[in-house]
Amino acid sequence: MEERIQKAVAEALQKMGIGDVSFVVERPSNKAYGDYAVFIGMKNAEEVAKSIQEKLGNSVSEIAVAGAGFVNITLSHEAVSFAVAEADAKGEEWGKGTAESGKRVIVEYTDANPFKEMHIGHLMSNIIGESLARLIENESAEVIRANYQGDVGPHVAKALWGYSFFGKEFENLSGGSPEAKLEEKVDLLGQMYVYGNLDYAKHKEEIDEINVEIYAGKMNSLVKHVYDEGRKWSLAHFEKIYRILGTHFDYYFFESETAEPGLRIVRDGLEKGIFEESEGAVIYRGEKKGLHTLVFITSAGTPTYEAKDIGLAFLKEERVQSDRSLIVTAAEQIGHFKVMLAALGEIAPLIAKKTEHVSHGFLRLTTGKMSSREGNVITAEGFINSITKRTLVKNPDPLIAEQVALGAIKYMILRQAPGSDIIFDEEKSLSLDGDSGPYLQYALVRARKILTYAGGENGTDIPPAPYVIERLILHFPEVAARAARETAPNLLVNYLTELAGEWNSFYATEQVLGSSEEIYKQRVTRAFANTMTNGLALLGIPATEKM
RNA sequence: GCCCCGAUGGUGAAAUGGAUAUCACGGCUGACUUCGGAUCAGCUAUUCCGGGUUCGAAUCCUGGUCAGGGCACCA
Repeated sequence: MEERIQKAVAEALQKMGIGDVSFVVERPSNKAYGDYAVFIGMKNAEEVAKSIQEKLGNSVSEIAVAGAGFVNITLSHEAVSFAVAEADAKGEEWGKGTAESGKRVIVEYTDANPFKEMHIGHLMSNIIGESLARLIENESAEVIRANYQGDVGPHVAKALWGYSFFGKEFENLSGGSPEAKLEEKVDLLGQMYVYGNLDYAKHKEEIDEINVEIYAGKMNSLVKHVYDEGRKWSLAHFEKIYRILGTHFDYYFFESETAEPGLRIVRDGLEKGIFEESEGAVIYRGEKKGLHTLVFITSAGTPTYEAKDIGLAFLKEERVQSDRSLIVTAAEQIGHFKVMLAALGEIAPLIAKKTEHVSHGFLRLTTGKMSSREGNVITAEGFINSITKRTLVKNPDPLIAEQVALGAIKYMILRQAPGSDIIFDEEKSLSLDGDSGPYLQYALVRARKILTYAGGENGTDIPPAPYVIERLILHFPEVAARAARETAPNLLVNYLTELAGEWNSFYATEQVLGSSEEIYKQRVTRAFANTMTNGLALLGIPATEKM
């Protein structure tokens, strides 16, 4: 529909000889203004309105010029019903777009580090990244999900050092079946890390030496055994959390494999004059691009995060030929990405050009900053569990309680623009009614319940005017497309909240079953259920059967 | 110090240079407990400050204030 209006307006302007005037077809700020509005300016509004009227014929019931030059369009009952029937008939296909058709898009997100806990920061990256992946997929792109994990570095060396104290416990757990004691295993790794951290001041040299050995891949057999085993435990535990979250990955990249190409490419760039040597380190002078200087290779010859990211970009290119590459990380890395992409732009302009950094804010706690050393880290798993405990009050079934908890968490994170921080109050925690995930899930449960009873052939009347909910349903494909285009799942969240609210109003005032308009209302109910089901799927929020 | 980002009712957020700034939470009133009350209806209160551009600014420019982040060998 939006497209048809777009075309009609463009044609009208063309005819008037002012085809280069830009305009936007939008959903008006106030429902009273109609279903669509175009701002065209006072001078031309009348003529454009007439032209749209002619073009769209009986699809519109009312077209009016208002305000400072708006053309307000109200769709006819037939046009609304046509869209609702489409929403009903298309089922899972309702809302699919073609904006990214034929493109291959790689989305990197989550990026948790083995040997450390996955915390709520990773949870944010995962939830936002997964939703973006789904939104872009919905626009007919082929989406490749990638996860980049830090399996080398000081944090690993410290955890391995902890073996000197926890060796016995480690070996006891090492023997059993891989799944059985997963929690105990990662818990032990956490303790080993804390121990290594405490011991670092005293045994700095030994621990640093382990770090270098890990980088070089020259660990002695005992260290290698602990490393391999611990890495396996961590990754298995991550997989378990991914299953709970409803996410998965097509490719895993590790820092242990990006270090070598990163070093090679940066050294190569050094010869070409892209990088410089300074105090024994290899640096990139960001100042030439209005940025700041960063070290890519340390004076000890190890690659920094930046060099590894360069290596990663090439590694991605080698495995997946993409048209577009998104990287979802916390906002604190914005500066690093700008410099890295500037450097990459000189080495491989095409790769840099298609790469886009999507940053998200922090989940900030009212109680202060999270720090793994201070032990007040909220782990992803612990967070999900604590919310699940609350949803268990109303849902004795633990599976449903978990789905509702995930709905609440994902909603909280996705409802705001990806860039901004979320302030999380541990006391008040998160809302389970009103503006919340469960509110959406509950609205859908109620609609589906009606449909399980439905079957009556009576009630063939048609209401005099379409219901408000119908006028909302028809906008779904446009909202999904815009959320994908602007990498902004919050736009879809807002829409679905409005939709659920409108459904609940409809539910409160209109009886579906046994009414004289039963058939008509059942179709509205199915159209709503499809819209909500598909919308929740794009957010990665589970649609609960009961609650 | 330099760079980046932000500031919208008591709280959390929307708003593509356009209409009377939208939604939810909270608080206060009320409804109904019929197809499931994690519901519905109503009331409540808002664009950080100063200057500018524009027919028109929450939005753009500029100068402040405040908050967050980054700024060479961590990731």
